[in-house]
Order: sequence, then C-alpha cells, then structure tokens
Amino acid sequence: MSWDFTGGRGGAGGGRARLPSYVPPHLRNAPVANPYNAAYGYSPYSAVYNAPGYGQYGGGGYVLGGQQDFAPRGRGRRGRGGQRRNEYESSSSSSFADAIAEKFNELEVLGEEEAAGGGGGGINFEAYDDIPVKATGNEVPPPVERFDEIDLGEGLMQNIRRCKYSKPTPVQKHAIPIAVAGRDLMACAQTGSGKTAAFCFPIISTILKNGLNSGPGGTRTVAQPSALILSPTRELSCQIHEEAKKFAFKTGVRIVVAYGGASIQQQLYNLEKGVDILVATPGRLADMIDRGRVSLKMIKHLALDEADRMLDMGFEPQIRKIVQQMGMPPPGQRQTMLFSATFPDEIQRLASDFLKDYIFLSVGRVGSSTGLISQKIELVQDMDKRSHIMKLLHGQKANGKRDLTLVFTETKKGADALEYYLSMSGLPAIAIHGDKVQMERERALRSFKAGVTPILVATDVASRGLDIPNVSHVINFDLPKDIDDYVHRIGRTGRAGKSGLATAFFSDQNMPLAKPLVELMKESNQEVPPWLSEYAKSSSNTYSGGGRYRRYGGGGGGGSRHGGYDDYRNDYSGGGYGGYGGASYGGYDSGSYYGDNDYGGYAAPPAWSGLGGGGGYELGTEAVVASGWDM
DNA sequence: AAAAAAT
Repeated sequence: MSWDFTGGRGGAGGGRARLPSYVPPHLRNAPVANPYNAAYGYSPYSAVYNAPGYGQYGGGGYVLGGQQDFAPRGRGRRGRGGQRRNEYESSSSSSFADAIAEKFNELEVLGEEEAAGGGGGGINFEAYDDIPVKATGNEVPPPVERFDEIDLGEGLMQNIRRCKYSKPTPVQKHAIPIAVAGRDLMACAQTGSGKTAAFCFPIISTILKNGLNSGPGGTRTVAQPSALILSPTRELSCQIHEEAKKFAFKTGVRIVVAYGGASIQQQLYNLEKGVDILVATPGRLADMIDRGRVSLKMIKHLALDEADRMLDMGFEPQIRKIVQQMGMPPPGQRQTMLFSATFPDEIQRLASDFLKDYIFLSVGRVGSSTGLISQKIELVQDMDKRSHIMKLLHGQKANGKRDLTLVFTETKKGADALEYYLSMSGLPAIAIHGDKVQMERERALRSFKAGVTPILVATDVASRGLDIPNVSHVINFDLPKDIDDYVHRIGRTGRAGKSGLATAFFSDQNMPLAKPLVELMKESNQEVPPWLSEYAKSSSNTYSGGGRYRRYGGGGGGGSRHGGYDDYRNDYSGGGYGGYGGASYGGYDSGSYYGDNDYGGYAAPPAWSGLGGGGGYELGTEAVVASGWDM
C-alpha cells in the first residue's frame, strides 16, 4: 500500500523509473548518500565505568553492594547504547576480509579519538551508579568482572580487544559465564546494554572449542548451522549479523544472515559456502527449511533476540513451529537463550517451554534516576498533532541541531501521510514501515543515519533493537497501545551516554495507557504532568485490562502491571510449575499476581536476604558503562 | 482499529 506519487505529480519524476513509494522532493534526482561505504561508524566507547563492583560475594549469594531499597521490579528501559551503525551488504568491498579489516581500522581511529576526548562525553556517571542485578535459578554461575576471566579463546579475545570492549557491560558480566557454562538463559536487560555480544561471545567461543563444521557443513545443499539467532525484524537481523561478523573476524566461524525481501538465491549461496551461525527472521528461515536447504538438526545454540516480541500473539506460532517442529534438538540437547528489555510474565510462561533448567537474569535500573532520557508527555488531540509536530521540529531546526529525530506513528498509512506532510512542509523526513520494499526500508534507514533526512517517520518496525547513533529525540506522534512498546521506542535515544528526549502526544485515544505510563515515568523519576496523573486515576477503574490491543491476557486489576523483569517462577503463589526446585532465593512473595495495581505488593526488598544455600545470587550494584553496549 | 514476518 505504498504511495506512488512519482507518476502523477507534475512530471516530478521525469523519465525515471517509477518508485513504489513516495520520494520526498529533496531526495529526488539525488543519489542517496551512502554512509556505509565510507565509514563503519562504530563508535568507540571504551568502557569507562566507575565500577563500584559487586558487593561482597559471600557464600551462597551476593550481598548487596548498596541500594538496599531495590525493589525487584521495573523494566529494562533506558538505553545507553554504544553507538554502532549498521552496515548492510556493501557492493564496494572487494572481499569480505577487506571489508572487515576496514571496519577495524575505523574502529581504531575512532577509538583513539574517543580516548583523547575523554570518553565520557561529560556524562555524570555518578548518577548511574546503581544497576540492580538479579539472577535466579539453580546453581547460578557467578559473574565475572573482566572478559579474560573466562577462556573465550584467543581469536575471540583479540576481536573483543579490537572492538575496544575493555570491560564487560553489566549484562555481559552475568550472562557470559552463564552461557559459557552451557546453561539456558532468559535475560532482561536495558535497551542498548550489550545483549548481542552477551549471547554472541559464548556461542562463538563454544563453536571454536568444539571445532567448526568442516567444509560446508552438512551436505552441499543442506546447511546445518550449529547456532541460530532469531530476531523480529529484517533490519535487526542485519544489525546482529554485522555485529557477529566482527566478533568472529578471522576465527573461521561463519555467520550467515537470512531474511525476507532480499534475494533468497544469494542467501542460499552464502549458506552453501558453510555456516556455523545463522541469523534470521522467522519467515525466511521457515521457507528455507521447507525447501530442504537448511536443517536445524545440528543446532546447539538457539538465541531469540527481542524474545518477548517473538513470542507475542502474532509471532508465537511461527516461532513455536521453528523451535519445536522443524527438527531442532529439544531443550536439554541444545542451549536456549532469550533476551529482551521487557519480559512480561505471560511471555515468560510461554517461553519456558523452550528452556530447561534456565537461569533468569535481570539487569536493569530500577527507579532510574536523573535519566538519560527525558520524557515529556503533551496533551495533543489527534487533529492538532500535525501543527504541534511542526512547532517542535521547526524549533529544533532553529536550534541548528543536526541531531536525528525519530517519529513513531501507529500505522503504516499514518507514517506515509506524515512523511508526506512534513516533506511538503519543507522538513527533511523519510518513512520506514513494513509496506515498503526492503530496498526502500534500507535506504530510508541509511538516509536517516547519514543525516540526509534527519527525520525518520516509523512504525514499530523501528522500535526494537536498532542501534541508530545520534537519535536525540524520539517523538511518539501516536502512542503505542502497549507500554512495553513505548519503552522500546524511547530506548532508541539516550544511547551512548548521550542524553535523549522523548516526547509523546497523548490524545483521548490513549486513556488506557495513562496509568502504566504514569507508573513508568515515576519509576524513571520523570515529572508527571498533573493532568496525566488525573487520567491515570480515573482510568484505573475504567480500564481493567483486556483492551483490544492488550497482548497479554492481563487478567484485570487495574490492568497496569506490566510484567517483565522478575522471574515469574518466583512470582507464582499457586501450585507447581514442576521442576523448579527450590534453589532460588527465598522468593519474595510478590503479592497478588492479579488485582494489584502497583506491581503487586512486592513483599519487600529484604525478602531475598535470607537466601539460604540455594542457587540464586542477588544483586550487586554496578556502574553503567558507555561502551560495549548494545543489543 | 495494528506492526511484524515468506513468496
């Protein structure tokens, strides 16, 4: 349903080929800048963290390092991503190795600049001293403080150094030892906190230890990867692929990406050359399996990025099919790792089918302080949204900022319409959404990243995982129905230690979101507009969950609890979900699962202090890093 | 009344 104006608008396109969707005037007849060929744009944050470290580490569990009042709730919001750009397949590279080598050169140059510049960019790390960490499950492997505490293999270690990851991020400190131990893992960590590396390092390391597939692996035409990484969007799969290639540089580990909207022939050809790690979106993967070109029978590692999205209503059947009905070894015979910044209990429950004796890891900020992301909610009715966004954007223009602004709309049509409106009004905007052909999607993203069109109007296709440097402003032109989507959306800014602004237009349509939004803002110490608080109060009785778009059953009770973050196994007050034998900490009883508006009355922080000889350790506080971050 | 994901 993309628009096609090129044919009908005063001959604007001249004799050019018709494009399947509207091209803003400033992009017509001009080559799109190609940031990718020129610079990898990896930003170089050497991990500079003031790590107070864990508290003492005693016997059965961690002793708190501080932050005694940490309540086990909250969500992984607050992206502080390392900056890292995507590089899609670039036709200009003479060879793969050259291309990668170029990237590392870029890295090194940037790394020096960054080092000279002082790394922190003026960020006050003091404000981010406390990152609560929680890991539950049987016999949880203890975290590490440094990459070299674990034998990841020389090749990988070298790449880690090349990437200037001098120190693991908090999620990496915990997840890597767990994953290297071969354990299953469900991990919640902030947007931009280094999740990609957290699952890639152990996978690459293990593959190196166990020996690579010799030759093409499998037969010539049936690829048999030993690891599979699934993600919910094509662009995110690309990004993960790019990341993973850097980590596997010169190790011999082969990584191939497969997603829809691009030539399957090329992807199949890449697979034929051999693959150890396959990064894919679900549809294309299933297609390849159906064609008999990919077999999952040798899978030893399965990672789902944005796992809660992958298991939400629309996606879950596909994923279940791939994981359970297409030849993959069952849990216990493979390692399964799920990562996301948000993890509702309902989804955790679904996901537990895929896991065996897993560890639940939660690394995030609770009641996060001053906030790299400043959230503003404005009361703007639908009919006033356009004039309002014009005001905002013109204001930014006047500031002479060259920063990027990411605008979210609810629908694809809405994205196109807004792109058109902004473009017609002289603002350099471009849209990205799932009705565009892949090339246009990638072009839009490139053009945005390069600053050619510093305004990107997007649907939720761009809400998760994408690491786009320099997004200083996220505008929720339309608020999402689900608060988790809001969390992911605003997590596109405030990355790499920079501050970010998130502005939302709240209209009458958004009443059901009032309460969860207020809770979220309070948790992140944002100033809540009085009118919104009022809405939240009145809506809490009106909307008791179960809205049309409510993805997760929600049972009611104010409909405000938004799961995630806590191991649902400890949150369960009823009968047994077999097999979870007591090892975890003493389990705070999280109060009523249903019915309580305020996150259930967590019985209180001290509840875990008596962790007897069990497995789970608790909490440390750590400083945040501005590096190695993301995904 | 939605986005995404195969052709």
